[in-house]
Amino acid sequence: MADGQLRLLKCVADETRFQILLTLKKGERCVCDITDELDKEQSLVSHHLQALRKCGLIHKRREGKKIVYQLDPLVLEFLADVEKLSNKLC
Amino acid sequence: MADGQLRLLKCVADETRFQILLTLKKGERCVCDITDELDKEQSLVSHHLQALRKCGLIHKRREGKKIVYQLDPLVLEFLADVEKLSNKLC
DNA sequence: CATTTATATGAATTTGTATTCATATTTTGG
DNA sequence: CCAAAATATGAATACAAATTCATATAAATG
Repeated sequence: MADGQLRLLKCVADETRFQILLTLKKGERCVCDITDELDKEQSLVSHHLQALRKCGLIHKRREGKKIVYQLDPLVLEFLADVEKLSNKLC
Repeated sequence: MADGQLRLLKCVADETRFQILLTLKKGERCVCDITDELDKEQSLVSHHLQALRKCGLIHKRREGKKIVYQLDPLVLEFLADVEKLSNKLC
């Protein structure tokens, strides 16, 4: 029951994955663009993209030889919720 | 900037700490009550309570020989947000 | 005031997960 | 078709954080 909630939180609460989400918040991106923006290894980004996708937080589609990832719209609200709480606390 | 947000997420995204929050959602509790409800070691619960407090998610006060913890009201909304997202996804 | 009860703390260990590295897969463009 | 570009995958390693254990602290009660 609260199990899915924890899985979700664990997925978001990683620095690299959180950064990916913030990047995708600005608009859809292919893997290499994300890799460049975050200055991380390609395989690392790829691993995290899979994790985010498994949780349903992002979606992918092929575009030519690239694969483009985009945020699930619901995540936008959630990121706003997190920001709001973070600002209000302390 | 997004640093506080990550700290917050990491704090919530632990099974034991998340369970503590869910317990406190039902009402304020002393350490031993939480320990009993979750069936965890006292020192473990104590460690996690400190972590939650450091993030401002819970507050404590002494009551006789016991110490009572309670949820910060802002956390209630946030837990609802998490539940909402979790339900909507997939 | 000593003892007991309740909680906190620190260090040691364990465990889970992120990162890296090497390589596989897939598609496109020549 | 072949080679190159883009992404994915699996296993090995490195790291961070959770748990445990032993003990300290603090307050209340007889």
